[in-house]
Amino acid sequence: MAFRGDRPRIGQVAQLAGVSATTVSHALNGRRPVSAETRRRIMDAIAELGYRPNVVARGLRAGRSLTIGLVIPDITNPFYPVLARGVQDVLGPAGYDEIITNTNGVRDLERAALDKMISRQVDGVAFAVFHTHADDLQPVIDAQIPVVRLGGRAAQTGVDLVHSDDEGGAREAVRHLIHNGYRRIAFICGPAAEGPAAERVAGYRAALAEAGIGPQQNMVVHTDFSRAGGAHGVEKLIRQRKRPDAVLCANDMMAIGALDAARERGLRVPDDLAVMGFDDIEAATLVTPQLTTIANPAREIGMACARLLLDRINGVAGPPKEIVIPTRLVRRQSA
Amino acid sequence: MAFRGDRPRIGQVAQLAGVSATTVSHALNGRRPVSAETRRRIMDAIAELGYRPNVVARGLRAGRSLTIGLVIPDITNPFYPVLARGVQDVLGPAGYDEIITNTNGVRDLERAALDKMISRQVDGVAFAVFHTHADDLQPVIDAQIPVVRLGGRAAQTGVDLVHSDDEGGAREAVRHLIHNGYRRIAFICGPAAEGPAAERVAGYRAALAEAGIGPQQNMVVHTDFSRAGGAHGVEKLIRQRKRPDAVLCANDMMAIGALDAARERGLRVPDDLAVMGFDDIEAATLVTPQLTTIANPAREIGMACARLLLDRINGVAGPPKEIVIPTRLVRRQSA
DNA sequence: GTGAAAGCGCTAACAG
DNA sequence: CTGTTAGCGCTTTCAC
Repeated sequence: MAFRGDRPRIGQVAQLAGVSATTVSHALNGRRPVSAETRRRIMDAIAELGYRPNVVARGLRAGRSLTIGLVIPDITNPFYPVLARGVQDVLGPAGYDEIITNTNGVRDLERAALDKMISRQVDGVAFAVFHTHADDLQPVIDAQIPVVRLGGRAAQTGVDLVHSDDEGGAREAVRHLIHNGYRRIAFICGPAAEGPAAERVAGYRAALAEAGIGPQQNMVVHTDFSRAGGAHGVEKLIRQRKRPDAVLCANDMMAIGALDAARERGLRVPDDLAVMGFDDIEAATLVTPQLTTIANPAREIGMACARLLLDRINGVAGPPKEIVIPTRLVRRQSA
Repeated sequence: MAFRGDRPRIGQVAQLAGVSATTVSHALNGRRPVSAETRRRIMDAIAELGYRPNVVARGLRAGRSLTIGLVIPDITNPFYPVLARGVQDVLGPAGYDEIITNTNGVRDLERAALDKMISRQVDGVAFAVFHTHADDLQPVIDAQIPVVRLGGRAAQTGVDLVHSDDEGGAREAVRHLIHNGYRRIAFICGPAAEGPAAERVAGYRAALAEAGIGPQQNMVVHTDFSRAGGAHGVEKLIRQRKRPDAVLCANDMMAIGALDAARERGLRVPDDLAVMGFDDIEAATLVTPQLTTIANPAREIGMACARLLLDRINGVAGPPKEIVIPTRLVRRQSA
């Protein structure tokens, strides 16, 4: 069978340069000295033929594919492109490419994605899911492929973990509100406090406690992790006898919804109601008033993850690590 | 050398099932009939061993990698994740994965990305760049790898092209403004009318002409393709003696900047100044007033591209195609 | 500093 | 319907 494009192979380069394929290989990979003169002839031959090493063949032989798998819920969620960029900007220069798979947060798809990564013989996997199914990672671990989990609590499986300081960030948010004189501070959460949201609630509670503000009635409402959810949360809160004077939302989209509801109800932000978000997605600067929020450094998370993966791939051992990326308060107009 | 994880190979499956590796291969790929009984034994063996075919080996042998390359400026630009999703949603079920490379619009990186795709023996390439360098694609074409260009004008190289109807969209936008009574309609463009922007300007001019509105003085301003650029464009326009009553911007971020400037200057939108964008990024619904814009269907573009690629890979020949994806007017509040 | 030969895991002739 | 054999393009012993 005629193979695609009939590209030059290493043997042709060797022939043209008057050396063996072995020497060409070593000239290219630097695993063994090659004389300057030989190297020059090889490079000339490569240029003349337009030779490009076949990464697939190399991968098969070497047991490495120079590929890492990134398993995420949805690249369309603005957090992940930034994270992916961070990963790539570290891994790219090291010669790795990424295969990105979207799971929509569906467990079966997550499992299938991991299976695929094993089949593809990836050299590492970055796995970002809310619902942590530790055992779903087992096949990857068995295949001895380094895995880094993104987000979530410390893993039981002993895999590396990179996540932002959700609890600390929420604490800082609430401190900021308290500092600005707000006292009845609500938290608008998703249906359940799952994933990062759980830690954000924890930070919220901790900050209230440390300020001597006891838990207040009905100040944590559960809705959806969406714009409509945020709006709905505010609706719910202001129907109560004791209204909040500030709301912290589990993410920015919810906070934007909160802003919608406030405007709808004629509430001035931040005078009648302060609103804070979490994540600092680009949209936070698009709304009016601009959103005060906690930056969730997606890019740094991606980069830290990539570095960890590189270390593992290169056999820099050590016990499983947990890397916590600090968040950062971003003051704008809404609180 | 001990290979990673010592995963079961096809031979082990064959042995356990009491058949040859060939038969296992065929049972898996369905290229040749396998008796029901044999197939059952093979499947049992696969399940027992947890066997997963090695895609890299398969790729080397078959000359296909089941991978396609997506070369884009920046996954962080909100247009591309949606496009990538569209590509994946078509290609994924067909067994393909994507490698995404960001070029930042830098020509050397574009070339390097294409080289890499050839090295990786991808089965197809989707190439999205503003600055069309037809000859940069030549190595890929020589390697007989199907390429689909995304965006830009009809290619001279004879490669497939998928793009949205930028000219028609702009025409529709201007018609909408005219229909709503606006007559002094400006266009805020980037530094040069490059890429899609060129066609958007053309559509703008065409619509004015067809409405019998001759070209007006200083109604096309050049700034940056950014939020600040849009704001700057409005500033420039309203300093003129004859102000526009509407502006069409080359993209949504610019339109959002235009909204900023209007607010700053106390101009009511759309009463004093109508504002329209282009692309319908998510942010368009985030601003106040919400942006009336032209939806640039990234997802459809990605899906059409993927289908075209599949056709080419499967040898469904035919001459190079140009697929134009229609845009759609999205009426909201700003015009 | 260089080569010959073996083989990564799989699929596709060819042969029955 | 099934098996044997060769080989995809490369890297890596082992030998010189």
